[in-house]
Amino acid sequence: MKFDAQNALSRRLRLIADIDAEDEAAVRALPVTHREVDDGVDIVTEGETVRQCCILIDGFTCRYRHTLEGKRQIIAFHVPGDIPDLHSLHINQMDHSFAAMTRCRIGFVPHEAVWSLCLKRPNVAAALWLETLIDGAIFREWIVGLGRLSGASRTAHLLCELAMRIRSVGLAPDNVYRLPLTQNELADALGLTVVTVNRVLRDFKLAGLIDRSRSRLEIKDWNRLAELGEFDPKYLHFRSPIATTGIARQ
Amino acid sequence: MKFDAQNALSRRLRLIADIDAEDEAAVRALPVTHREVDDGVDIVTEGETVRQCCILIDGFTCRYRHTLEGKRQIIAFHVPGDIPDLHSLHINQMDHSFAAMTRCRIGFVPHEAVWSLCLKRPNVAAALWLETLIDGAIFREWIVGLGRLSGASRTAHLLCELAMRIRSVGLAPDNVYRLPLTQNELADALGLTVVTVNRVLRDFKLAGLIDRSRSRLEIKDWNRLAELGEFDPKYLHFRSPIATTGIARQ
DNA sequence: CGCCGGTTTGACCCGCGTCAAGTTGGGTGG
DNA sequence: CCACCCAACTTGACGCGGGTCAAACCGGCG
Repeated sequence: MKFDAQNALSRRLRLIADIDAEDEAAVRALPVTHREVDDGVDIVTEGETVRQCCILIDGFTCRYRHTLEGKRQIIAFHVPGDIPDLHSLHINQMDHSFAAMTRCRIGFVPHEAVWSLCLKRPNVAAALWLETLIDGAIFREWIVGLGRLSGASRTAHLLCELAMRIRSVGLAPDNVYRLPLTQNELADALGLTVVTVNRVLRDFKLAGLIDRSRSRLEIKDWNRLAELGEFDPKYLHFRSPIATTGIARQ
Repeated sequence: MKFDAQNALSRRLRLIADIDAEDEAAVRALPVTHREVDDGVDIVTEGETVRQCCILIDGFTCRYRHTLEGKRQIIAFHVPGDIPDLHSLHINQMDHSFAAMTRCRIGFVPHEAVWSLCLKRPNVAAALWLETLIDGAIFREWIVGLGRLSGASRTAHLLCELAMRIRSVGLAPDNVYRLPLTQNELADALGLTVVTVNRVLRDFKLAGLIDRSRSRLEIKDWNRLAELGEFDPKYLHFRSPIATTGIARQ
């Protein structure tokens, strides 16, 4: 039952907003096409005009752009429950690409269906709008990091953010996460190079902050990592207090 | 007549969206309190809970945050017609501050009034949502710059962006703008230091790209500046083709 | 006239990029 | 079941873009 877009979506909306049973029923009535997408595939490409929104049900995706020199900057990561291109509802020409970083299960909902849902259920419209605003809040957080924090702090921040977001969708029983990102991908999100990311992660491991092997990440000292990354989860705007307290014990 | 929030707002909405006469009338009926704010004053402070939105009518403002070390990162600049804290409609605890960079004239609209306007006029709701999405698109653009472009490119990009946004609200008859930003403020937006910004601007002047004195900026070679900054105004999502072509001749 | 915020310039330094050369380990085919 | 491959990871040597520190300079304003 977790592997279905309507469920993922209504669960997400409950996480961030106040929606009632009728709203939820309307969400569950959305027409959705499900699709599996392979690791590394572009789901939407920069410049494309889209007529549907994606709901990420399972797997990890990112949004990115390339500079003229061919350097890649990852703009956002997405975990199950996210609606990575909800903004396309109003801006349907994509100004960046959107790709699967693992094998993913994705639900597609036509824009018109979302439109009419918004007209019928203002609460849902508000919740969806809020979802795009949280997206924006995360962008702001990244801007501050990229502009004013050291490579190590940015890395710490990102690890905390991802941990918290993964945790908020119930995918992390304890402080161990599945984080299927290569160091290259981390570097492209952090505005660093692989070499630097590698050294930062090595230092974190030596300092006893994390433990990482392949796609497994264990945060061994949440408090120190969060402090180093100046991480305060308020900007994620989860309503549940559980989701916004430290990882400590749950 | 330009100096009134209802006008500024309906004008902005027409710039980005399709609103009809009735929508516009509803916008003009919004209750607005006008206020003058001095240069340098914080209009909203991080952590504050707000119950109203601001419409910038005249002057320049920015949004910013400080790191724990006290470094400042400017997250966004705003020109007349912008609604800098529209996101507060759904996220009313501010995760950053919002300050006047010149003496400003600002209109305040209570959230409830915006809410009921959105319920009555779905087109206006869509336009306002779009406005917040464009805000987000600008954030993405800044992320790419901060992560992957050189200091000089970022600076060029920012100058182009501000020129285009100022121009879109009709405040620039030719290629000369009033840009009342200190080099310090530019540096805080660009993730650089004053020293570097100063050198970049000196080089731009020597290369014949710009001419700048005090709060006056002249872009002498739009094409080269835009190329250097990898600037493509698509992300600003203006509907008017005039606003999205190069500065060249209008 | 003198103050002061903003600008300009020089000298030096460091975080991170660049280049290059391994190493490791999961997946594949023989 | 082993040999090989290749993507991801790791480490070292070195250089550069931009930060830091410090000292003028400039011009508007009280």
